Amino acid sequence: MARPLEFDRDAALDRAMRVFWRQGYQAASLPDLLTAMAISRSSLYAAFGDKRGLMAECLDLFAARTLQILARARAAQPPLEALRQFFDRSVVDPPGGQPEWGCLLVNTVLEMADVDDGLSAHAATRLGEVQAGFEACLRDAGCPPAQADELAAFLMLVNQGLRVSSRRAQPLQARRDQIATTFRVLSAAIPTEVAST
Amino acid sequence: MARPLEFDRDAALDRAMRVFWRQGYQAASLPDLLTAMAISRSSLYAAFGDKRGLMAECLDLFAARTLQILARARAAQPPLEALRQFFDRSVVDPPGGQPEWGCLLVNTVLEMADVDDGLSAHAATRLGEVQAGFEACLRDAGCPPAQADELAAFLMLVNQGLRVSSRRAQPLQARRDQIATTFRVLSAAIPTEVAST
DNA sequence: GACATTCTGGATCAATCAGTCCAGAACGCA
DNA sequence: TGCGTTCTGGACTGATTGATCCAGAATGTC
Repeated sequence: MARPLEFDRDAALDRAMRVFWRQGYQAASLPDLLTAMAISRSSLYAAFGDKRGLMAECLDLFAARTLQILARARAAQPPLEALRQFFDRSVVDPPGGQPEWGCLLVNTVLEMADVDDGLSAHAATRLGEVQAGFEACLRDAGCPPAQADELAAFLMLVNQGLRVSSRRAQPLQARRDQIATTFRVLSAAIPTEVAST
Repeated sequence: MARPLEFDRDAALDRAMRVFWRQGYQAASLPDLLTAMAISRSSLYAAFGDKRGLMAECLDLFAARTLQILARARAAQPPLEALRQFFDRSVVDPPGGQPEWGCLLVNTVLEMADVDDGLSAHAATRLGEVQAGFEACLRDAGCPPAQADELAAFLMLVNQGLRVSSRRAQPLQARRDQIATTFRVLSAAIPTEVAST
């Protein structure tokens, strides 16, 4: 019961996430973050602890949004088509960011491995949750559990690869083609009665 | 005609490469590098220019070794089997490094994008050369040019994804399974008379 | 309207960064 | 053996890093 926060915490977190997303954890300096968040040093430390704590919240926010994309796609169409749409949406037109920024989780896993294993593992865990989402989707499509597990791992492999491609200077069409190839190849590997659902 | 270099330049470069490979460019401090290379600050700047120049040479060294693995595999067995062996060798048992370190080129593309675009592009270019190696291999296997191009891009996609998986805490067997899945799925997409060569 | 509480901006901190510089040691040649 | 050249170790620099601290402003409650 005193002076309330002068800024919107969610909005500030969202802007911080975009800085980490684009530049990575180490290259995002505190002045960079403060400028983007439009708050002062004291406010950041009071609201988020420190730079590392801020990053952890950004990872969670990014993961939540990614899972949301998948959930919405699943609610609107058959499972396999939902997966294809998820790749199109998140890789070609990521909400609130640029395709060239790749995936914050993938970027962080790589950048922080052997530098800050806690942060790297945090990102890897969230990536695992997305993979679990793939798996649930494949089970809905009628895949037996063992195959759903295997193909979900394969889809995550492709997802990771696409996010790397995104950060190379490759033209957008090249990534579109890679997605098309993936699902063509994937369809050939799934029993027809499943693939057609 | 005076005092010669007191250290082995190639050996020092090799040790520097391993530091960058494990920790990334930004997290590798000059003291880290100097300790690993067992030389002094002055020697490093005299021999390699600066940290950035040293990194550039390390990228070239890593790319050369990667291409060498592929070339040796191609010389010893049929093209498709060579590709499979390349993945086994470079992902499961990389020469001079640890599997958990991933791929220096992939790591650098992601870490330096939007931080030092020159270095990121340098790594991306070398990655493109590896992809060209895949493509030549597929043509040798009898793929028509258009398909060789498409599948080489797909193999690079998988390669990139595997290198991300390598830096997650995933067990070795998971990566082995992903390679197996990839080639099983790939075989199904290639005309049988080609796949059987 | 006054008080207690909490947030804010900016100065400041020690630590670390990459890079420079110089004196002295070590070598090849004569 | 002595000279000229080049390399080496370590001190040093200015800049930047993430983080702390404090005085002052702003707010809700009584």
